[in-house]
Amino acid sequence: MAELLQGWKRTHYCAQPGEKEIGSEVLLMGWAGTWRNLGALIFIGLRDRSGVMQVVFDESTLDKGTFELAESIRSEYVIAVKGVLQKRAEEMINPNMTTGAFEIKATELKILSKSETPPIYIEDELDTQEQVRLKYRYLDLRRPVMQKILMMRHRIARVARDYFAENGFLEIETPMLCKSTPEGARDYLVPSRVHPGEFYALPQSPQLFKQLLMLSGYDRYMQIARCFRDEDLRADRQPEFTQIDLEMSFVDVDDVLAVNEGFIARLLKETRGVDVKLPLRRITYAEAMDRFGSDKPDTRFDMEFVNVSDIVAGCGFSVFASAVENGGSVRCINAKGGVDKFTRKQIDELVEFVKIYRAKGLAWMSMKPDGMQCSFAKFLTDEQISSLQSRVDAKPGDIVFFIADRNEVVYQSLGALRLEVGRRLGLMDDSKINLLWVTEFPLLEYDEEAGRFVAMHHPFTSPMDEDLALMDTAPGKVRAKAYDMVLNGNEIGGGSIRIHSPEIQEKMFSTLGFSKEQAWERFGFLMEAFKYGAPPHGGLAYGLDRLVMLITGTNNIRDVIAFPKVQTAACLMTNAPSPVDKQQLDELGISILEQ
RNA sequence: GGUCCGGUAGUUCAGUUGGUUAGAAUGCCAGCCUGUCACGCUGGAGGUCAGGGGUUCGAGCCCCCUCCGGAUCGCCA
Repeated sequence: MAELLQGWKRTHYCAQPGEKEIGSEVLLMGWAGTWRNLGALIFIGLRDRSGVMQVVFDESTLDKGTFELAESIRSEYVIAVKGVLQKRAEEMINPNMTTGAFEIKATELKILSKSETPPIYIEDELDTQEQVRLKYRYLDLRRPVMQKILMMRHRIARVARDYFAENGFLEIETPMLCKSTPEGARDYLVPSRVHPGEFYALPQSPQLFKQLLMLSGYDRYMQIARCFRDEDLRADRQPEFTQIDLEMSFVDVDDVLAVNEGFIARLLKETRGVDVKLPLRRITYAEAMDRFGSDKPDTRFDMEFVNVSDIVAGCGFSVFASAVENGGSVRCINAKGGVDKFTRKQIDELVEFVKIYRAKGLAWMSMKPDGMQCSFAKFLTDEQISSLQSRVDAKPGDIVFFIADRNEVVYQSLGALRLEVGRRLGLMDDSKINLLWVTEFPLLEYDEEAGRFVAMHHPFTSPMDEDLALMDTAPGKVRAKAYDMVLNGNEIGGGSIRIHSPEIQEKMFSTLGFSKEQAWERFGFLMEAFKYGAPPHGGLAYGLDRLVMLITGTNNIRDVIAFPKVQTAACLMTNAPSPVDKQQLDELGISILEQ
């Protein structure tokens, strides 16, 4: 029978009592982890979110009823123990336990709740299938390692609230039931009962509302905001995720970056004890792509791209020559001293690896001590080979990988290869923290499928002042006042200065191919609002989940979210999503097609 | 939507060429044990081999389909 508290009050968390409580009575409550019954002596590892304290039940000093009750304790029973904290004798100290020098000599016991044998072990080193962990998530979350992650998540959110509040930001909530705006990711839709056949959308971000708050004069806003995107999942992507979202008025790019550099420095100091040197390095999007093939370069190691298009233009190797001829390029990376790390078999693996990213192949030049081996040497002249070698600084012991293709494919595949080679050569030092800004993103990119330009960031992003004139002549060349914060090759935040001029906003919509009517239908409320005095403004949003992953060294986003979804966007614990009653559907005016 | 990997006691796994009653560890249950901390000792229970179909004298194993989970490309303004 589960017992009631009947006035018992907890005096400490399990891991709290120490030197100062020795000899005094404490009352602990928690879960029985390990239990060891030696006959006339029972040891229980009593656990709560603070840690574990050993409790001893001694038959010789306890009444029969209490001892028998202690004998019945099993894993995950919830118990309350009254007892005296004592220091363990020297030879009984457990050095592997934070509280290993102490224990509670129990005097009274209540079993508050029993437990069936749990389907997973409550311990950090767990190799149970994730399916099982997620089905019994409430048990999985009892594991100390999970509790540490969620407590760190709390700390990060708290630093954000503290820092931005201290800097004059107001925390303001924005709606979850929003208007659907089909630009960008798919919306999660919510049917309206009052308006049959009409739908709300869950927000992909609080973007428009935070801009309107600027217009309303709230000047500096922040929110820890839940966002929703109905797209396919990944190891670092969930259908609902959390942003630390902020927006500021009367600012330009430098102002937003400065406030956020202060934030990230404070965050890393308070969570990891790392001193971040400010200001952060800045690199333009064009430079990032050219040097690393990525808009979120991992700059913990070099191995930068080298463009050799001019050397191989018109050479005898048709793969190289035609790539250059068709407006693409030939670029390479030099894996310094890596020649022994890549056998022929491993090179073949890398060839397959780059094909994932649509590269058609991978050429290589291996600077072996006993002479060069090169997959394309016979097609090139000696002069061409030696200019390649000097351009990439190929020294004995190096191995150089080349990709020739359309620039887009070269960037993507060689960029991925750079990371893979860096990983294999052990160049990604997880103890390093390497932060930078990537700036001057393109405003627009051409969508072949749609046959028009689409916004790279979102349609409210401001063009750079000096590129405004290009809006009419060369929209693809316009750079935006958009920026991303990158940590060790991960985009942890991104934002922009927004358009606050109705004229530029209209131009933006027309460049995106919206008629005036279409623009008004979708964003009329915003355009209307902008007639009434909009301050220049801009902001940024951090991916909180990704920040927690990086700060805790977790590589699976599900581990930093208390109740996450699996790859099919289902919840294995609650079985959401699920069918609903016909009556519910009828009220909403919805009928389901037979599959 | 594509590609790849996985699913066998509660859990983690093994399971030979397709061949008798599917094993191990751990957990669980019972008994013994006063200093355990991966407690120990003795005994015991525990299986829809993910589901369905097929081939075969015979399927955990071979074939087909489905379901579930993971990684990844596309997608994710």
